[in-house]
Amino acid sequence: MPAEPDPQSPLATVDEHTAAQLAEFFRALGDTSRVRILMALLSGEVHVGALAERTGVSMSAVSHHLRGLRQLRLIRARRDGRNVFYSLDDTHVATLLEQGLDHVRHG
Amino acid sequence: MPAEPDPQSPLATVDEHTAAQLAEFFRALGDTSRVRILMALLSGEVHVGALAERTGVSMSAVSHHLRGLRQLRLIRARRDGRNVFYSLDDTHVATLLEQGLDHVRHG
DNA sequence: TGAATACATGAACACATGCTCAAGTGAGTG
DNA sequence: CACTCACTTGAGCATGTGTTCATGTATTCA
Repeated sequence: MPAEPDPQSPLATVDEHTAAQLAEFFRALGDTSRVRILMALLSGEVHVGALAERTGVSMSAVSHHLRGLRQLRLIRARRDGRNVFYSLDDTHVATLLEQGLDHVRHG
Repeated sequence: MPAEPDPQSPLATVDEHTAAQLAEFFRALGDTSRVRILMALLSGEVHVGALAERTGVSMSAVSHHLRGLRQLRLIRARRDGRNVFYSLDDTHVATLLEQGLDHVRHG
């Protein structure tokens, strides 16, 4: 096994930018409140007030989290009257959450 | 102010403990240095010095990270003389990393 | 128009996190 | 044995993160 950096293998070595992006992505899932929010969105569109109720997180905090998740394009917003409905905007998120669940349950 | 959680749908709602565990798990992947370390381990056993070299992270910092990952049982250590070789100890990690990569590349 | 509802946002604070530096431990070497 | 190597660990520090509180912005309705 070579001690030097290895520009060979397709996955084993990633450039710094990719690693940073990956970390940013996982970090978005690395908070209890956000996990609960995303889980709630697994079932479909939910508006902010309902998210706050279901997750037990204050609406303000929920809103802050939604902003971050929106900026990473993990979720998308749709306004309907006074309500704003959020939904998952990333096919990978559901899969990853379920795999994560699978892990923590029977790891 | 928050309300109570609501035990209903099978996957959409998770209890607080599970959500916390899930978040903890993803948080472990939510750091650039740890991503690089885990990526390096995808190819098999690597000792600490080599990890430090390949990731560009100081050996002390690497060691600190390895400790955390070990406590979460994501990796496992094996001593051989003065070297300590680390390897992935979780079948899900590789899959999740690759899915994450898939996401950040063509998300 | 004015009031009420539903969110968004900025500031501020407490706490968590990652790094470095220095010291400690355990295994090989002379 | 002393000495070095390969890590590990604890302290300290700077930065990041999540929350609350107060305020701002849209939208609906009387």
